[in-house]
Amino acid sequence: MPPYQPVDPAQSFPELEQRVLERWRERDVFHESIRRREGSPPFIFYEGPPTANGRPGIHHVLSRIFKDVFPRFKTMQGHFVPRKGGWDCHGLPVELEVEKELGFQSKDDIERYGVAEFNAKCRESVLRYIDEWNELTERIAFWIDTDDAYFTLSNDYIESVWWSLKQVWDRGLLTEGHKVVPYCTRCGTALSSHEVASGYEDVVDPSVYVRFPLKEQEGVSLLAWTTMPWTLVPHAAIAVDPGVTYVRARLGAERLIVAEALAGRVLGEEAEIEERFPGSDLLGLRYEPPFPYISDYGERGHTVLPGDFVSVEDGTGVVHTGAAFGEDDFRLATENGLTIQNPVRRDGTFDESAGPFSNMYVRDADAPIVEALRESGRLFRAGEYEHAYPHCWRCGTPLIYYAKTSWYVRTTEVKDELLAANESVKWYPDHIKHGRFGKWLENNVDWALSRERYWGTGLPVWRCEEGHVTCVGSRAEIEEHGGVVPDDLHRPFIDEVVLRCDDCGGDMRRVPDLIDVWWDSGCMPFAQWRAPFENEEIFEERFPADYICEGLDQTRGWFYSLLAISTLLHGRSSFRTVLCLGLILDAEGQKMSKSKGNVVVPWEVIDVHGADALRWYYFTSKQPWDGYRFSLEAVAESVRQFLKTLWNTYAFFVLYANLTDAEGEGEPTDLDRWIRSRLAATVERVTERMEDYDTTFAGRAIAEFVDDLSNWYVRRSRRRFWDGDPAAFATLREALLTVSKLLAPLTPFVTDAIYENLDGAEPSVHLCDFPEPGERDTGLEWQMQVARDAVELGRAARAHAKVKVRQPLREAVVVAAHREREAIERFEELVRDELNVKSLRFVSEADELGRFELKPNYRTLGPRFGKHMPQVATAIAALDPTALRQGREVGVNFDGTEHRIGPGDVTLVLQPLEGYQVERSGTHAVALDLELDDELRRETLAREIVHAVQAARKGAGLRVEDRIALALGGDAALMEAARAHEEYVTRETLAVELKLDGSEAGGTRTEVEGLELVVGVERR
RNA sequence: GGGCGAUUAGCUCAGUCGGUUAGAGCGCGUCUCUGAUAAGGACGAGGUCCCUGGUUCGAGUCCAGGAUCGCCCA
Repeated sequence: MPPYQPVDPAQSFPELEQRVLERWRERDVFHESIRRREGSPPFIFYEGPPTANGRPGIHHVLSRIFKDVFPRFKTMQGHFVPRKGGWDCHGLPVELEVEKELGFQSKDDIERYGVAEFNAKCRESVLRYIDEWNELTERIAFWIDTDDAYFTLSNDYIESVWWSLKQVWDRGLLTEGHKVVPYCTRCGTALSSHEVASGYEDVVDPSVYVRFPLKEQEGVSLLAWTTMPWTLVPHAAIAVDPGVTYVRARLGAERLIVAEALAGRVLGEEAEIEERFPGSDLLGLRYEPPFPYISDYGERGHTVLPGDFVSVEDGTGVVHTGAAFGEDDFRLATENGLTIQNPVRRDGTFDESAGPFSNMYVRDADAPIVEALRESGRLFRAGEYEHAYPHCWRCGTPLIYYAKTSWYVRTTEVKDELLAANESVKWYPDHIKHGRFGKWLENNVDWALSRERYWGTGLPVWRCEEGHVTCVGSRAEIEEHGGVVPDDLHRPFIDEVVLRCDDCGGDMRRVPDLIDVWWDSGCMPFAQWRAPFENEEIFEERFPADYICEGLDQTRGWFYSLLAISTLLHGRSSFRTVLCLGLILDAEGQKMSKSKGNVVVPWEVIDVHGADALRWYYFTSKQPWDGYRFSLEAVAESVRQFLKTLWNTYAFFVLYANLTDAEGEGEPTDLDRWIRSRLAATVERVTERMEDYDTTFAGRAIAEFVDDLSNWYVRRSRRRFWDGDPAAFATLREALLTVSKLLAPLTPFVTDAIYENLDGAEPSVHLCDFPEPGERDTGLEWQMQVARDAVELGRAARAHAKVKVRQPLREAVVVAAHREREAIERFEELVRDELNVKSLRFVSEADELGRFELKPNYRTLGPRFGKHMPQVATAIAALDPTALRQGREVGVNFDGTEHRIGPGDVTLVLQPLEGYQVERSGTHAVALDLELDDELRRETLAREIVHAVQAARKGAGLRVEDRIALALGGDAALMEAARAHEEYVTRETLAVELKLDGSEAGGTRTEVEGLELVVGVERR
């Protein structure tokens, strides 16, 4: 047995991890782990690029370790798992940071500052925290190639993105359209539906009911409802549902028209219904608009029109529409030939056509508008309305729905392909596939691609004065069209590129739009390699990904952009398996936010408990998609419960291995065979769980094994380790080494430290193969379980009898049937020792302890007898158990028929007789003989003495292997017991000398069983 | 308003194909064991399995409706 590095049982894990990191760096373990698998079957992981312009948080640690664990596992299983890193560099978040820094309020500020200068700032800002990201990435052992990372801002990346857009263009799916889009007035740009998705907030808006007096009917008004009073300025038309019943109701002096279903709620009890009629009767009616400032909507403007979007769930069933604001409004206007009027400027202010509200920001105009309506008598009621409303996901400005020209990718054309591609994807959790994600795909809308911003990939579309348009798919194509390729493909340089029109020979200039950053990130499967311009074969090899993993919020973000783009370009999904991670809340279940001050900084957790502890907590505390309630205490618990147990078992092994010169494999005992079988079972289970992307139950299986190893195998084998039994050492070493490999993907630090010391044949455990399961002996596993059950019963019996375990007892009476008896007999010595009894007596007929009762096994009988079960149960209870205990079938009679009942159809339950100290569980039972004699009493005292001496040794700070001179004094009964068991006392305490002279000199005074004891211990 | 998910002990979570005494860890109380372990073990207190119906011989589990929470979408 080689000498091992001594192990500190109180080792600090953060400190240990630093040492392991150092070794990984020195030995270049990460890259070596990839190099060694070159040529092996690949397992492809795609890194969803984070943005490094903010500091990494605890939720980033979650996704990064889940990105890490399965590639590690697959590498150990023999796969080639390249891991290219990446950074998302473009987009609004970056611009916003810079704007904040420079104190900008609007796009005008940027234009004045200069686009080139502004973008230079963005370029600097985007990687501001990249060092901290890289540091944290290394510290949590996320193995990803940061040296070879892709950057979405690079010209090469942009060029691949252009290529993708050209592909879409060539299919006629990249088009310009006039549509209503969600629009942020502060950022001055439209947002895509998936951006809108991430910006809903609960807000209180005004809720106003407005009269629209009919022109032809004096004193009668339509009553409409809106939560956006400002849209009443550009009011275009009223919509009603022709099929719904409306009413004209008298309320005081006036008459109001609303949907019948809503009349009560809106008008109250006093209203008196005068007439009922279908909505179609209202069509074509003319009325007075709320404001006169904008009136030219064409012939059907300010009339009642049919709308299929009219709801009678809320409002009045009479819907006010403004042609340019809202998707339904726009469609209604287009279908009815209304002139579209849009008096709102790009910055969200009314233009001069809005009368007194001109130049006001629309939302600021709400209050004066309501006031004006009140004065003109149009206001019926004003209140507040709380609802979820979309806001800009980055700057928080409420969005408005706004008709404008925008570039689209017509994803709706390939909807069926998207759905088909989704079918090939394995989702964790499963319900996302046809739930959240599948439903989202079914309701697919065209991808609003253009952004009127500065820092991003420019839309590669050029247009000449004649209106001819072309899309460019590469730098080379710019030259082909007579352009000069700038050094930097960003604005403003790309805007300066002038192309020659193929059709008319005129100058073509780029449309000013950028594209949605989500398109950038969705291009990473090829753009990270600059495919197809180069590395096309690498792309082919590494497409699609076997595994990707991000937060649940990426369902409509990266998961969608990846799927949509690869479906458009390659007709299939770019990922086979996707793992979604849940939200992290604080310990109180509150969302973490800077304003609440409950944000957990990853470093604080790692510095205290270590990265392994944090990883273990995330991997095993629950299914990761359910979300976490994060607390430091929970992480600390991971350390105490699992890592400490493992570490102590390992420290125990090293301590004793270094004290022995035992060599070889030795002769294994049943206990050795048992733990090896348990180990094999654990390897099987962990492999199966990890292949199903389930760290939770893989980890829990390992934890159970480590518990068995520590609290049963080692505890039961202590004597053998002290005696230097080679089989015990070989078995424990094997178990620890196998565990270190099984566990390596989950907690890479502690496992490598254990591996390095116990084996070290490879430079790291992470270069080893994942363990293959050894031979199982399920019979033995079952037998041990029976023996352990018997021990548990015996201990419970002791507890109930209030006889402590140090008190030896003469006999335990064990009730056990054939197989159970064999099991317990096989481990008889173990059971006797655990229960501290001299002998076991088996009782096959339990008559002296109690009697057996039969309970029906519903699991087998239920399907057979169905609704006759109650009768069957009664019949079985009345049976004589004897035949069934002997394994024979018996018949029961009911319904006039005889039914055969086998031993498997019943459970035997022992009912103990009164007056015995019996503990039972099903067919097992253990009873204790509580009678004591002098010999047993003396033995108890001897054990008490040993116990006291061990405490004294510990108190004196002696090492395990130190020999002592022992002096005992005190009560005569104790001395007599020590004399009677002298050999036992000296052996157990490693005493080379023993004095029993009753001397009081220099010893520690203590008391056992109410008797005085003096213990003197001296190292020899 | 719609979709998806969740709801089990004070807390964090298991609970297989529906099977009759619903479990674990932490925490709490009592006791105990111990020369690896700030650990382990036993016993105990602690449960309206969110609610209401339904299906079934039998429901924490399946179905319907509702409540609450979260996420997503209008």
